[in-house]
Amino acid sequence: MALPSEKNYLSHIAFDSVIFGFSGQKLKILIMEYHNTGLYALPGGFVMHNEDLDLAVQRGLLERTGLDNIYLEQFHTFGNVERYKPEVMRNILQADGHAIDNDHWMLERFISVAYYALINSDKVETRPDQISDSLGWYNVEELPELILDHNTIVKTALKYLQLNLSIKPIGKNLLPNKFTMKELQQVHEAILGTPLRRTSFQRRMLGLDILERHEKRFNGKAHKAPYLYSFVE
Amino acid sequence: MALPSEKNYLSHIAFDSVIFGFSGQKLKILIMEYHNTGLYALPGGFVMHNEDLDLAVQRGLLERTGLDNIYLEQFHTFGNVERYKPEVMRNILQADGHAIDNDHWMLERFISVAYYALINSDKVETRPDQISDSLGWYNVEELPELILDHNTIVKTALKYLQLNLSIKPIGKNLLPNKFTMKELQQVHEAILGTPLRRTSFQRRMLGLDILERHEKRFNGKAHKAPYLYSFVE
DNA sequence: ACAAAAGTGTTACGGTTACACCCATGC
DNA sequence: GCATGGGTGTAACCGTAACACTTTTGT
Repeated sequence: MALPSEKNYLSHIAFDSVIFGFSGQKLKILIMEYHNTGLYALPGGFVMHNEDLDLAVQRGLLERTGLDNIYLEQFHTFGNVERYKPEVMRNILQADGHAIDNDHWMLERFISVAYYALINSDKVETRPDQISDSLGWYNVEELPELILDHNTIVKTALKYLQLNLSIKPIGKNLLPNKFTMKELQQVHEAILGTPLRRTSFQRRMLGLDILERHEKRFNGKAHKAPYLYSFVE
Repeated sequence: MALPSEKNYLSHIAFDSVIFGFSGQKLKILIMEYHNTGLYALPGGFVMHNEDLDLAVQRGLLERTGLDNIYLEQFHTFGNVERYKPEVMRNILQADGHAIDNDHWMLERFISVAYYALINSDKVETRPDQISDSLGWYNVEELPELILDHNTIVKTALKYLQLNLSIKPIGKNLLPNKFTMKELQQVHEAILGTPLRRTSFQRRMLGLDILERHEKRFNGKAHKAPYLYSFVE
């Protein structure tokens, strides 16, 4: 398969996406594994000459998850020199069967703009790209070692996600349209990493006036059926 | 004077700095004017091949303000295609007497990482660089029209500054070492754009336990002399 | 003494917490 | 009816707001 060509992309600029999903009461991240290398990385990509940065990231997500119209937030740009390790990229490309020159553009230094995405992981069919062979969900607390500074990028993403939790309807993008208060609480707990008090949480959420109550959800359990809620537009 | 050479800098990557200062009870920003063009812009620059992004911005500030060890915060990276207007850069360079080829690297598309800086404007001696002739302080609310998306960058910087006001000791970097409570309040008011209640503000600040009280400041006015405060380390 | 601005004591208010209690559901 | 978990009423608590009052300074 052909490598991305320098003619199509801006040199020295990359993006990386920390794609958050929520399932089984855990916060998860999509991680890529490169062919025959045992190397793990965040899904990323490059920006085309005539493409908005934000749209490049959207395109990358579409290619990887099949999802369009995803909630995306840019949070930091990583530009330290020490993140420049051309031998890592060389290994990845060679393990995939590409012969590359020493002055190949993908071996140059990149500054990477990092975004986090929030998706409802039920809807996703992950698709590895040309140079990766697997793409899978990992618990945020149990990530493998990632290449370059990608573990730092994840930590930073989580920090910004926590910051934004109080000012943006984060749960909206990680949950199905209708959800119970308990599910919303579990999302918040997974993001913050601390337990929250059930009754206070419920009242705080309802007090925001951004939730709408629907029918109850009868789930066959021997207890009161919880209401379903959705975010109002 | 020689233009920056492509050999020294990463292509397609720039930075812009929104340099905030405080004087005369107003929040101000350092704005550059290019030679013979009437064009105003944020001070910015390029990243050298072997230079951390953060350090490149520090270097830029040192060159422009003579100040070292400045408080800097990266807040957003601007990468829309519409910000690519090669004719603007061409005008600037030509007005400065440079003949440039159509494929000159400074005429290519740039993605710009934006930082804001907080400085105590008393200490600054501004120094125009090679291609600008003036560098001056402008009130945040009375900015001239800036090139490209620089007015948007300023608005965004202000938004992030407001956000950070409640979680970081912003005043520390905009004021001299010792200052009165009123001065600190004026900084907050200038950033937020709203008046604050004197007594509540004072108690809120003191309650943070990050202020130390020193001797009074006798200023010859016919009223009680205010205490001076400083931020504790 | 007076005006002006700084500092403080007291009470009120609003949002969150803590805890109790009630309600609905399937066994 | 009982165990289990969801929903709500009430009082306590805490930080800030509001307002009045005192203190300090130079004229």
